[in-house]
Parts: sequence; C-alpha cells; structure tokens
Amino acid sequence: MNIFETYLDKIIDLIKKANQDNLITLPENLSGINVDIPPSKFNCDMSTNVAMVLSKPNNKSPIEVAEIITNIIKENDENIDDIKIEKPGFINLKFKKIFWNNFLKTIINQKNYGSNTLKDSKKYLVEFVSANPTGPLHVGHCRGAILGDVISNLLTFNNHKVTKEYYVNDYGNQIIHFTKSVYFRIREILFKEKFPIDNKDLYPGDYLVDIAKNIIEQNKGINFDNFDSISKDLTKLSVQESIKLIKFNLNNLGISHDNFASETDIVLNNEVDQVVDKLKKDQFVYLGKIKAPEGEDSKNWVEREQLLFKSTDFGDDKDRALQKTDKSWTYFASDVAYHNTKLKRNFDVLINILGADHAGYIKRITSVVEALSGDKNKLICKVSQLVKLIKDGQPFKMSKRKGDYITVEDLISEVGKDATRFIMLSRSNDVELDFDFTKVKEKSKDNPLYYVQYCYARISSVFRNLDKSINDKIEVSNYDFKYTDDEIKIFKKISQWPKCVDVATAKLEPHRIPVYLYELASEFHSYWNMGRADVTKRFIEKDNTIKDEKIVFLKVVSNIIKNGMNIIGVETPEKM
RNA sequence: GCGCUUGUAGCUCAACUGGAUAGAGCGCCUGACUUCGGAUCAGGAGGUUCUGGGUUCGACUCCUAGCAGGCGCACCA
Repeated sequence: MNIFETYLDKIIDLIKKANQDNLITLPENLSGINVDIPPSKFNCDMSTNVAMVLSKPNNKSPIEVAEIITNIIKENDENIDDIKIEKPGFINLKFKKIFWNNFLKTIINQKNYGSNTLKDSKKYLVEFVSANPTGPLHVGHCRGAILGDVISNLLTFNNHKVTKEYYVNDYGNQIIHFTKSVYFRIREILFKEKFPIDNKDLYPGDYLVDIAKNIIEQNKGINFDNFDSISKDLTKLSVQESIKLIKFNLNNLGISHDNFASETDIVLNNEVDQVVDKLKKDQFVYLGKIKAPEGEDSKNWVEREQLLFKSTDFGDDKDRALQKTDKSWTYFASDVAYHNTKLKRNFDVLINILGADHAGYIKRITSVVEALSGDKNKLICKVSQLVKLIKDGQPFKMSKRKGDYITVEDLISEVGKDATRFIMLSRSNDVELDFDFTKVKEKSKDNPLYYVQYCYARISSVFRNLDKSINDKIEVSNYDFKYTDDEIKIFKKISQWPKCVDVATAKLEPHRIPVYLYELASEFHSYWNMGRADVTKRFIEKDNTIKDEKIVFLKVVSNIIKNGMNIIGVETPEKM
C-alpha cells in the first residue's frame, strides 16, 4: 500500500473529471504531476505540485489553480483534515486521524509491506563478483559482491524473478599462469623444488600451497612429472579449488549465486563462432585497424588488421577487437558470446555489477548487447566504487604484487558480516567509501548498524517483558485509536517506506534502504526517550499490559526494520 | 589527448529520479539514567551545493564551457 501512488491516482482522477466539467484545462502530458513528501517544517502529510503543472495550460497563476483544485479535493475526499496552499503553488494535505488508523489496519499484518505488487514481474539476470578464479576474494571485491546481492534482494522483494550469476573466467593466459603456479607448488611439496619466486607471471600467495596440497591428496593417481601432459586436468582442478575458496568467502558474506557460468564451456561450445557469425550477418563486424589514440603513447603504436566490432555505431570511442593476431578470440569476444547466452535464456533485463576499474568496459558491452538484442536498455551496468580502508585514522594500502592484500576473511573476522554489509551499503555505489575498521567495530551510535538493530532490540524487549513475541500476529478488533502528533510523525515515516523501496528498485540504488532505516530508527529512539518524562509515551502500562494502539505501533515499526534488514541481508537480533 | 565518474557544513555523507527556508552523523559546546534496554535522547554553533553561462514558475539535480580529484584508454582478464 503506497499512499503516495494512491493519492496521485486520486488527484489525476479528480482533475480529469474537473476537465470534463470544464473547470480546468489539462496539458497533453500529465507525467509531471507528483505527490511528494513535504519538508518537515510544514505541518502536513503529503504535498502535490499539480497546480504548478496546470498553471500554464490554464493561463492562471499556480495559486489560482491551486484554489480551484483544493476546493475539488475538499468536496471529494473525506480523509482530509486540513488543506493548505503554500507559496509557489504547492497543495499541502493533512489527514484526519481516522486515515492513519485505517492505514495501520491495512498494513499491520502485511508480510511484505513496501513491496510493489502492482507492477509486472520481470525476469532479471544479475551478474556480479565474477572475479578471476585465481585465489580468494579480497576487500576490493567485497562492495560489488554486496551490491549485487542486495540489488537481487530488492528485485526479489518486489516480486521479480532473479537469477544470480557468476561468470568464471577460467580461460586464457592468466589461468595458465595460475595453473603453473599451482604446479610449481605441487613440485615444491613433492620433490622439494624451490618455487620460482622471481617469475613475475606466477602467483606468489600462500593459499596456493593449500590448493596444491588438496590437489595432491585428492588425486593420488596423477603423475606430476610433466606439466604439458597434465595441464588440462590440472587447470580444471586448480580452478575448482579456487572456486571452492571463493564460494567459501561469498558464503561468509551471506552471498550465494544460483549459477556459475564457465568461459571455457562457452568457448568449447563454439558460442563465440556463432555469435560472431550473427554479428557479421548484421554487418556489425569487419576486418580493420584500430587507430592510435591522440597523446603520448602513440609512438609505440602498431596498427594491426584484425576482426573488429563496430561499437562506434553505438557511441563507443573506438571499435573493439574480437580476434588476436594469432586468430584466437579476445576476452571481449568470449564475453560477447557469454552475453549472447544470457539473451538466449530470455531474461527481460540483464544487470552487470562492475568494479570501478572496469567502468571503461561498459560502453562496449552495452553496445554489443544492443546490437544483438536491438534493445538499448537490455543491459544495465552498475559500478561499485573503490573502498578506502582506514585503520586508526590512517589509510591502509594493499599490494597485490607481494600477495599481502586483505582478504574477505580478514575483513569478516575483524568486523563481522553484518557490519561489513551495512556500512558498504550505506553510501551510494558511485561514490568512494571510507571503511574505517576502528569505527565499524565500535558498538555505538557511530555505527549505524547497531543503531538500527538497537531499535529492533528495544521493541523486542517490550514484547519480552509482556511475555509476548515480536513475531506474533497482531489481532485488534477496534482501530479507533487516539494517536497524537508524536505517533503520527512516525506513521508518516512508515507511509514513506514503499516509496523508498520503489525508488531504490527503480534506480537500483540499495543505499536508500539503510539510509531510510536509520531515519526511522532515529525517530523511534526519539519517541522512546519521550517516555522518560511522559508516562503516556511508554509502551507498558503500570499493570504490565499494553494498549492495542501501542502494540500496533510497535509492530509496524518492527516489521519495516525486519523487512529492510532482510533486504540488506543483516540480522535483527532480539537481544544485543 | 580522449572517455567515464565524483565535487554539498571542519570531516564522512544524504537529499525520494526538477520542488518549498539544502538534511544526518562525527567532531565542538550545553543538558537528560530511582526510565519499557543510556549501544539512547534533547538543545546550540556550523553552507555562495567547485566556478561561469544557459534552460523554467522553480536547479545540488538538466544543458554548456571550465577547474579539481579518482578510474580507465591496443591482442591482459
């Protein structure tokens, strides 16, 4: 139940009727009309700009139009307690208490209050993480992983069908280097040969020793004398071990993918040849040369004739190579094939979550998806910006070369899954984020996770003191409550939850959820503290009972916190 | 050189997809526990939304030209 949508519809119906009665003229397009949350300084519950939008077609000032419309609303809506016209031409509505009572009655036992059940259910594919299977996840992967997971949760909450997918880049040179690294670690263990630490192509990390041990133990039949004779099998085993590590990391972050798509499979199934043929037929592919870019590095430029995709047709700044000079496919080519397999699976919308360092890739991949599907909006890419780690006020640098980067495991064991998720989500995904270890560990107001959880725990404690459970269904027969403005202030906030979910989903901006929950928690804490001075603001009566209006109040607040925290993927403990 | 992205209070960030006098937290200052959980609350100070132009009833938001930071820019993945 989104009261803002309900009222927008109501107002549009009213002005359409007024138009038929020749009271006002309507513009061709009504899409500029909004129903919004008014700034808090106005003592009202809802506001609309309708008069401003209708001002021009009616040749009247917004105030004059507003006067006509307020009269119409007054005559037709029994829920309005007060209606005011404000300066530029806003119409501000204030509801009667009965409106809020009915509102609570509607949402009290709604399990997914806030989810949008009206819109069509769509099939989404969300691809995220897709880190190279050459070792455990580090902190850099973390934000994108959480972002993708929560976007999926948001879509699911809104009744969409979501498939979460991980693209495994188990093909190409890096995997060969990785497999060789495993091989040398195996020889180190079996034959006491020193690992060639100076070879810069190899992966030095200690986790390779464990991978090597596992492979030796589980494959006693294999002869490790010659790399070439076992390279194929060893690649498979090494990638498997790597994925096992990554799944373990993801699991500790509370993330599980539905599907792991393998690049090798795509190449071996000739998907690349097929998709390139298709693009050729549609004239999106040609044999040509990429020109050197303007600037300093043009001196060493070597022009090569190769198979190119015309991404410039779609706004990219240069065409992109599909084939290397040795005729093997580029990474881009197999990714094109991969995206073609996504299209073949008939999803309505594809979403890719990328790290900031891959933002330059977006144009070419959206271009090719448009070329293949004819739909410009088929693929949406979201970028997760860098996380700056800070400890004791000092930035924390990682070095991949030395292999001394901070892993997801380090992070989780240090600050925990919930705090990591909440903090990583609390900022818009396209701004850099400071992640302060010291603060995130603090159990105080500095840490918004605990602030919101504490709200839930406080509500739970009321139920506990009454020998009830916060999870009980609420049965109230009479909704004739006498709430004051202090409670209604929170109901207003509650009425805004569906709007928050709606915007967060439409824009794929999950940070709006923790921001909203923080605000709701803040208003609740504020109310709670009123109880110190004012006995009527307390929940539990002297005879250890609770009034129906108070239990309804607690229930709707706790429901939203529970739902919101579920979307974020963090716990709501009843005791802290 | 080009592309993408960010720029809002001393610091970290919001601002509901163009709305009203731009909001929170931290830090600073003052106050509240014989209270249903003080991991909390009440109050104060703090702003030319990077700059210049434009679009309109109305701009932090859109367009344009700059400035500053970040990321990226061949057959790596």
